[in-house]
Amino acid sequence: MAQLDDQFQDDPVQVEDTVLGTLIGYRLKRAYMQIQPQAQRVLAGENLRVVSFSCLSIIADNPGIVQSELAAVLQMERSNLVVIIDELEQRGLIGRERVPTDRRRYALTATLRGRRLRDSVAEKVRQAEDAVIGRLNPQDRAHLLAVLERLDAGAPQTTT
Amino acid sequence: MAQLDDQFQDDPVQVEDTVLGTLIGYRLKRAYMQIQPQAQRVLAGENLRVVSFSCLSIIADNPGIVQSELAAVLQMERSNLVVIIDELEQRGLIGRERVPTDRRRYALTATLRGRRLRDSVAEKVRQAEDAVIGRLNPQDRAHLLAVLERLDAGAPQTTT
DNA sequence: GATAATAGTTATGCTCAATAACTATTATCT
DNA sequence: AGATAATAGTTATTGAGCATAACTATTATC
Repeated sequence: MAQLDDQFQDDPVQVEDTVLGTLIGYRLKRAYMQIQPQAQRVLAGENLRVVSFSCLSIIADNPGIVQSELAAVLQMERSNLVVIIDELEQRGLIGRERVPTDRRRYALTATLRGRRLRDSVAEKVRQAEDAVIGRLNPQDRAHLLAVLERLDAGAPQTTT
Repeated sequence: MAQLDDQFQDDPVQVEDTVLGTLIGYRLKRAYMQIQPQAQRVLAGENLRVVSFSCLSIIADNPGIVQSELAAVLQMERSNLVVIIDELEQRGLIGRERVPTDRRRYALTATLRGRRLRDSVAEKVRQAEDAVIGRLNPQDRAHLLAVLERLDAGAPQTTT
């Protein structure tokens, strides 16, 4: 973070790159490195991590989803979800109650506060992203989203 | 890794997503999550990490680059470079010698072995990536690279 | 009814990225 | 020129994130 701030006023070291920059994986990582700190900064202002916001957002869109499903959707480990869900619940952003038909599972639902926070934070994140992708015209932006979505199509997928 | 293998045969949990999937940052991360393990697997076969390969590749393209410049280009900390450079040198993939005019700096150059390894590994990585992005036609692929490059334009940039 | 599978949880270890502090060398300032 | 500051590389250390294994409670399967 301090590193980035410093480097913005550094000499932009010009180097050759005949290989690395032609690899999609590297380009994806680089683009993500530029945009992620922006989102993280906004979310930190609301005491949220990226992953917490992701959970809250999916729960808000899918009332009754259980932790295993959430973990599968976000491609993360169930075990690492526990503390995140705990905190979201303690902050009153989500509720969880046992599913009567299967008492192993907890149905997760976003509270009104949770849904409102999700919506307002999402808007702030969107604006923060725009600061980075501002140089993209609407067509390129839409095209980018569509192509990235297709790259993600092999995995457990969300519907739009 | 085992997680991903498992989930490919899992029920593809269908969920709503009205917000998260419309954020560029999330889409970038997801796309990267699909492609990165492929690259990592290929590189691991050559006892390389992603970051080691990145260093080797930039050094191969920029003989005489010094560690600070390399760190700036790859947007990483100088301190974290040290062990990577150490290992690349010990494996005979790069050489480093003091710059006569500034004895603080080490000029890095790829050896013939290093350049050959860089080239052959790059080709394997490219093929591994194709397994994921195969569903993209050449136009979409080129367009994606161009757009991602523009997102990265604010940072110390490589020339193509 | 016995055995296996699943959901959630806890504890733990590993890999990275970030920070601070240090040495050697060079640049800057008066 | 000499004092002071800045830079390059290094070392040690920390904390976050991710993965794995092992456990309990509950449900599914044979």
